[in-house]
Amino acid sequence: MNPTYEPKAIEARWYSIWEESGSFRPEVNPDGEPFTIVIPPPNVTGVLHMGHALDMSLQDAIVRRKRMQGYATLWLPGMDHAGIATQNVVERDLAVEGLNRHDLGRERFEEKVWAWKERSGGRITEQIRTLGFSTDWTRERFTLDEGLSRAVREVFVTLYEQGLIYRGNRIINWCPRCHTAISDIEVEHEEETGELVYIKYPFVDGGGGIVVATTRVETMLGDAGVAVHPEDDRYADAVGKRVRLPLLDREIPVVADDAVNPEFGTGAVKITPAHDPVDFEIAERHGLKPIVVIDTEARINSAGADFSGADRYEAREAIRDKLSQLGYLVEIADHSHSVGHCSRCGTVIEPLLSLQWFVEVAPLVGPAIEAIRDGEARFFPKRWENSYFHWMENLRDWTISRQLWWGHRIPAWHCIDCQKVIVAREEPEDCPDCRGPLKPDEDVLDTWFSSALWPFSTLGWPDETDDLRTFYPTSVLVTGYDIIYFWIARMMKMGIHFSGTSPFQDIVIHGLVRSSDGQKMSKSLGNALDPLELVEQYGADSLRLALLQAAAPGHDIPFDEAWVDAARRFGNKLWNAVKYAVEHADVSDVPASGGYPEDPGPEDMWVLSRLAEVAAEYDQLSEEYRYSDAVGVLYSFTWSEVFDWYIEMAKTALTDESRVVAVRNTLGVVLRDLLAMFHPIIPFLTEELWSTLGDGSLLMTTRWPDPPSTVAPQALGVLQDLVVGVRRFRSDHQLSPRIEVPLVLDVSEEIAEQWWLDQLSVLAAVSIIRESIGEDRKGYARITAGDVQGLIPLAGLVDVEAERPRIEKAIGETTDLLRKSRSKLENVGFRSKAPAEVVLREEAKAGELEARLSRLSRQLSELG
RNA sequence: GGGCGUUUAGCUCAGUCUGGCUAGAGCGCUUCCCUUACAAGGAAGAGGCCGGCGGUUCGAGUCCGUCAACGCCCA
Repeated sequence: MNPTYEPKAIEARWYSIWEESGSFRPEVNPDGEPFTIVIPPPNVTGVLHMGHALDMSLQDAIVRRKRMQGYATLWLPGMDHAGIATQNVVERDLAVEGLNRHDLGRERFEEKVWAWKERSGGRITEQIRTLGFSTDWTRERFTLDEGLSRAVREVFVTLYEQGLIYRGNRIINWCPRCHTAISDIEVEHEEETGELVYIKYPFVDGGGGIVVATTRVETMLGDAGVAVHPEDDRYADAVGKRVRLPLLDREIPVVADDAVNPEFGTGAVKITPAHDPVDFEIAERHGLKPIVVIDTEARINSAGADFSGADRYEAREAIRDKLSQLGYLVEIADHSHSVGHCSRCGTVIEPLLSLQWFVEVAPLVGPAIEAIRDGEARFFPKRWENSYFHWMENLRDWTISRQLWWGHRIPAWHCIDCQKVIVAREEPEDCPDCRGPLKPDEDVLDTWFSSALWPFSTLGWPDETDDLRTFYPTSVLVTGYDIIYFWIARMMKMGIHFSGTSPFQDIVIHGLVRSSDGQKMSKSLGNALDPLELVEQYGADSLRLALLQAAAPGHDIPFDEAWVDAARRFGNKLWNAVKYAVEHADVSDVPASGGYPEDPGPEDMWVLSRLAEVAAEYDQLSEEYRYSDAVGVLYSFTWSEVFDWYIEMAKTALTDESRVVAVRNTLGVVLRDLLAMFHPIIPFLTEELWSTLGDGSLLMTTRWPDPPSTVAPQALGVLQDLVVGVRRFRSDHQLSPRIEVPLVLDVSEEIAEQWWLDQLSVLAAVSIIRESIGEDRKGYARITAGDVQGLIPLAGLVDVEAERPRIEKAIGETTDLLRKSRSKLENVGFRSKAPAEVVLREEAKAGELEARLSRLSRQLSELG
């Protein structure tokens, strides 16, 4: 074996071996209970980033463990078509040739996008392989696949038939750069400093006017009225009057409406129904007609008279100047307010009155909330359900149509003659009413519409396929909290509506991977770590281990590259431990399961007892998806107990002919179980090591460890305490570990078996002199562990006085602890109310501390 | 304005749900050691008023209230 761990050499070979062996498919465990995870589909334009790496490391940890436990495990991979993002990419390419999509026409443009998808889309799937993720590629899906598209049509038509999808003229969020409507959650709000402009609208009948305040002066061109709060005394007289809109000379009414906030500005607001959702609602209540004045390019349209053709921001300046000139401008104040931006491109959103398709969500919400309340689906950590509920309870209808060419075409046709709208699964020939010719709806659906169906559309729905029957509902969904609304909420609604059950049982929420200073990683800030570069440098296993160690459930991770380096060092440690076992301890052909020693020695019993405890704890934590804790437990057991103690003890035990067999046996099964338990986290390294240690089986598909519980000999704890005591003494007095120190030992025959004495002398580097120790030995340092006393003669080794501060410090510490413990025990309430077990433990502790204290003070006097 | 979260060692974080051994980890730091698996290592160590205040309790890092600072989401 190589003297050091070289991740690159290892990681290159295993993935294809696993995949070709069929181990990623659920059929590898034909009799197993099904266990399913569908991947949150990455974007076809995307490349793997740290967020994916974390998300999928968690999923692989879950899935690989379940697979080893014998479940028929399906982890279904795939991608979504990312309507806006993909269209943007291809349009950018076209722009290089001086073309736009309209030059090509819809059909040729779609062909272009497909060609792009085949050529450069889906790079991420190769990257998923690089990270070692065990997805079943034979079941890979894409949201625009024929089957998934059929599911989309089926859902759309059904919801339409149920009256839950409708087409309507409503205020939507328009992105003037992407040229499409987007839904509310695709708008990101940012606090921005702007201005609040006060404008006077004169009364038509003379006698003054009313002053309104606005952050968007340019929208005044579309004003249809002025509103005040009905209980606002200041404006009681004004309600019912009419004002003259400056610049356009339009007469508009003053109305009273509860939605007006009297605290804002002057308490009177202008109403622009076509460009503000609240204004739209107010206008509907008062019969004010919306006037669209800003077009899809965010320019003032012909209704804007002199300003038509101007960009909305140019118009803002121009209109303000004009109002000022004409004396309508009262005041301009600084004002901080929230401005919506397109989450795709950052352009400021234009609220626009527009004819779009919507899902009425209210009827879908109830069951989706109930499923969580009833525990049919559970959030991990639980607190995320609060966000889910809050979101669900405050939902507005979902705008699902997009003015794009890449996506699922809305299955609707419009009659050219009678304007009838026909929604159907298959294209109708002509209008059922008037037999007139039809034209298809121009719009496509929001990509998230198809993503919402992902847990069942990927398994074959609406057909009753074997996969659907077997693997739906899915077991676990793993994703970041940033996607709860986009995905989980919508999948819950659609899943329950169409299948009657929650699409998954456990919802595992993780945080975002941030840069080490806690900032969001982004290309533009230049602080994004590239997972593939980290893999190149440290290995995929190191990255995976580092991510999982850091991933406290539901919390963001300020990621530090140093963690990956630390993880690689662990890999090296593991590598060398196995190397020792194979090359120096002659361990080989370890069976894939079972094979625990029948006649273990005391050290073996100790490590096996700990192995069983750790395995149980690891399983428990894994079941709760607390991978950070789980990995931590396993990691420290491996390094601090197996490597630091057991292997060191094994070296001595192996020199005893009578014990060689049991020690080799133990070393083999312990390492095997460690490799197995680590395999879901660091699959490449563990598989590689197993190939040198084991019986030729694939670790990936061996059984999950279930070590028998064993009782550790008490003498072992005593041994460890003594060894640490001697080492500490040595370190305190700067004695070289090479100098063998004499140790006078008073120990019972029960403990002082030969193996124990051998271990002690080697591990502590002492020469043992056994004799009973009296009360007043002068010139010794005393080391105790349990009932065992050890004395190290100071003469010739260290200055007697140098030992004094050491003891005094220990006396100080012990006195403190004893005082605390005694005050507890003297408390009547504690004795009467605390559980008996806790009181007993406290008594034992106090007793032990008393004994220690008297030993220490004796030691002090023993110094002479 | 509403909701959620965070505040624990020099740094980054566990531990809080379910109150009870002397509050842990990684990195960093100090001292010693190239001991034949591993210097990508070993041994030992220093370092904490668990954000402030108040309460509940025999007992609070943990539960409750409140204040402060920071962050996120929603309006």
